[in-house]
Amino acid sequence: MTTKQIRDTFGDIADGEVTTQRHSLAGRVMLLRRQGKVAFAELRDQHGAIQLFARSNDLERFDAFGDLNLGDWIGARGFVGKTKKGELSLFIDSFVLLARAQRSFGDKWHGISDVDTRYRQRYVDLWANPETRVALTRRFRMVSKMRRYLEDLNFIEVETPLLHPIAGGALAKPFITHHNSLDMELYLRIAPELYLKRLIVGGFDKVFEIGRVFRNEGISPRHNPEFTMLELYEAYADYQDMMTLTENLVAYLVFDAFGTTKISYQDREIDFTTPWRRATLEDLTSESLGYEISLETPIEKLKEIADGLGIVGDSKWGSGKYLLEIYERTTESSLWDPVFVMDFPREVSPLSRDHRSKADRVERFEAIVAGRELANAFSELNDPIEQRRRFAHQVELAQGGDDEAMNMDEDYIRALEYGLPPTGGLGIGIDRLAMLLCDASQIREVIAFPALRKETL
RNA sequence: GCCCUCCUGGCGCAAUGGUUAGCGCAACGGACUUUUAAUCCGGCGGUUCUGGGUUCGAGUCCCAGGGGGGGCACCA
Repeated sequence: MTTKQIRDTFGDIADGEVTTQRHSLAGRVMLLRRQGKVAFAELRDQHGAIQLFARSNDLERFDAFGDLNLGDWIGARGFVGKTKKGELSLFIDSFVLLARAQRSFGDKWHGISDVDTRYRQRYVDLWANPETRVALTRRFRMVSKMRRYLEDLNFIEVETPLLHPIAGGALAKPFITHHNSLDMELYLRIAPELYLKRLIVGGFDKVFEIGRVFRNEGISPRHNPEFTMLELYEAYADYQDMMTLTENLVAYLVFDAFGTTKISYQDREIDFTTPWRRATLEDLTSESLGYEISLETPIEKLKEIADGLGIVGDSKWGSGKYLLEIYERTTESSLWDPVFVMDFPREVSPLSRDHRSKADRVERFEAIVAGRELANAFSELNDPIEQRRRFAHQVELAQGGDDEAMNMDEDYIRALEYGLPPTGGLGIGIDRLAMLLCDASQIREVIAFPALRKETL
């Protein structure tokens, strides 16, 4: 049995009562109190902890029991009961040492607080600091629920390559590796996007992938070089459908974790109740600047505003890039409750479809929560000629020194030439979402083994 | 990449530039038949991250290096 099963089954027996039911448990000794001819221990397993009660009369190897180290793994057998003080316990008559703990698990009251130890030796942290287990458990449950939710909507979970001959699907610096027998450079994927859309071309209507992506960038409280993304694609859908899906999915996950859609994050309330606010990037930026700004604002004026904000521009930047930079600098971090920021400039969205009614914009949104991007989605560009044009522009940027610009992907264009149906696509940062659900200020709190510098032992 | 800051027994902490670097927990030895961070007694455990420097004297001040953390920039 587990400690939780014991608790659930025998939680309400009377104080001092010992049942005739013999059960066995396995776990780790986290606390040991010897008291002459009796001893108490706290046995912890994955689901909780329960007290072991040993008497020298009942337990043959009583002295050996008292000699256990904190951290030792044992199996114990005995009768379930409650002590006089009302503590549910296993009154043991036998135990077996399963594995010795030769190292200490830290201060039994203060746990481990050294952050370096916490992240480097997560196995210690998980025992010493129960909050760590709570956070990771919540994250793993969230991912599981997300899978089930999407499967219930008839999405199929798929797998696509992590090793890409061309790093595409996002604007980011890739990690480079090398395949020996093919003697070719390969890139750890920065996004699964282009492969997933190839599957749509191949006839899968609704696909998703939850997987790791790798970006060769700095490490920060909000960035780990490898992180987990959900990407999904739905044929015959557009970015409006993706908004509905996003808010419903996220609200569902929040409700599953908290029983409500209003949660506290870093001492501030976030209301995930649907529908979420929808507003254009231009309106939101105008709102926070206090005056009108748009893609039609003369570029000289945009440059002037950007200058005033300390944004260092580039001769290759058009109005769209300036507008995006101004938005990110002035607006994004101030958006708290969930909001769909809609209709991005085409210039900064090389894979998005042109807006059905607005010139120079695309049908793309980012969902912002607590000042951070949670999701990015668009109506997918399915015109191979336009896609080639957009890639060509990216290649120009790359040649101009932009190491995050995209490369020409001829096979992807070839796929589009076979016909990509109108498709809506969505990407959600799993780690970021987990941070919200775990009230974590640091991405490392929701990653079991976050990236660190190499340790010299 | 830039700025600020931290590093003391296994763990958590302490020590106006001044003897032999203290304390709690853990570990070790002992007492105790219903404890809840049990309690009590005993002994043990540290080249204060590394290397230089200032000083009569450095855990403490200065410089360099290593490893953390926070913030900025970039990104998700």
